[in-house]
Amino acid sequence: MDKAQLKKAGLKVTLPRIKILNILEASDENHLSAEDIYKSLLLNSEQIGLATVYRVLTQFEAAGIVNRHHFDGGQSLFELNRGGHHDHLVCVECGKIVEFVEEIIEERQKSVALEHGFTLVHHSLTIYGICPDCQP
Amino acid sequence: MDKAQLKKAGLKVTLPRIKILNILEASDENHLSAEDIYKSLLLNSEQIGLATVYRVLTQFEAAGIVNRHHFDGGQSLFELNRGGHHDHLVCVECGKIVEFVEEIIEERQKSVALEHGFTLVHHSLTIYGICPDCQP
DNA sequence: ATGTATGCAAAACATTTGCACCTGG
DNA sequence: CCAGGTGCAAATGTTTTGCATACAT
Repeated sequence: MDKAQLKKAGLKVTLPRIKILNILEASDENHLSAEDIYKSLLLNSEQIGLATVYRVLTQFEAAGIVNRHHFDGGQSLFELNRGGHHDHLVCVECGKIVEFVEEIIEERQKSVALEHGFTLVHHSLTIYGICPDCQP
Repeated sequence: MDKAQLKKAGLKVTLPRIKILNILEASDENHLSAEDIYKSLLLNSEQIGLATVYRVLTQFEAAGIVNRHHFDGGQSLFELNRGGHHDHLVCVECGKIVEFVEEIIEERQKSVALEHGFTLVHHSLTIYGICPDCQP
């Protein structure tokens, strides 16, 4: 249940937060921009400002409820954190996003950080390509 | 010689382009923002607008002369393309950037793209961590 | 000469913030 | 009740664009 998730993060259970969480959960596309979410709220006739969407998403990010990605092209995309870490394959033609997990790459990244004396915080791997549907 | 590089890209050899190329080559920091370059030009008392810096960098990117990176935090960083592909390790404390090459990771990325039927275009791997100097 | 480039100012975006009002616990 | 949350509008930071002028070939 969503409300517990919010409380655990020390956030009051407010209508905007619940609505936004619902949209993230219900969307068939896992990666949404703040604008996408805002439009979605408008469609549902919700009276929520874009600024609030950004504020809520930023708080959700800090609470580990969502992850923020900066793929090529201006805006950030937000994805519900469903637990398992994964990286992304993005189609440069149609924008489709495919998630993948590659244990070997994860391992090697840890080694690289270690070799350079870095304490690993997080990482971002995005492969850009042309998906099967956009192939000539 | 720089001029040949510009001509080869179909770009006229103009003063702003040469100056910007010089700054990229001369800087001891390989990764500069448009603003960094602009400030650098001002220090050298060059009369070049920020808009021109952006236009030139965008053209350089299209010509393969520089690479553009979107690390965490607003602006883009530009790096002279010296040939060898590499990925980046970024310190979240001080912003230091270390380049690295990891053949195994490169290989696995190709496999991942292939397995999903994607034609690989390019990729971006950034590891964020805390560098030795910023370690507590 | 002539098509490109440039400078400047203004526009366009994505995101953040100030502030008065509202609301959840 | 009251700290925290929200809406709106205005501010911000970065990058792009329109347009008249200047320059490379």
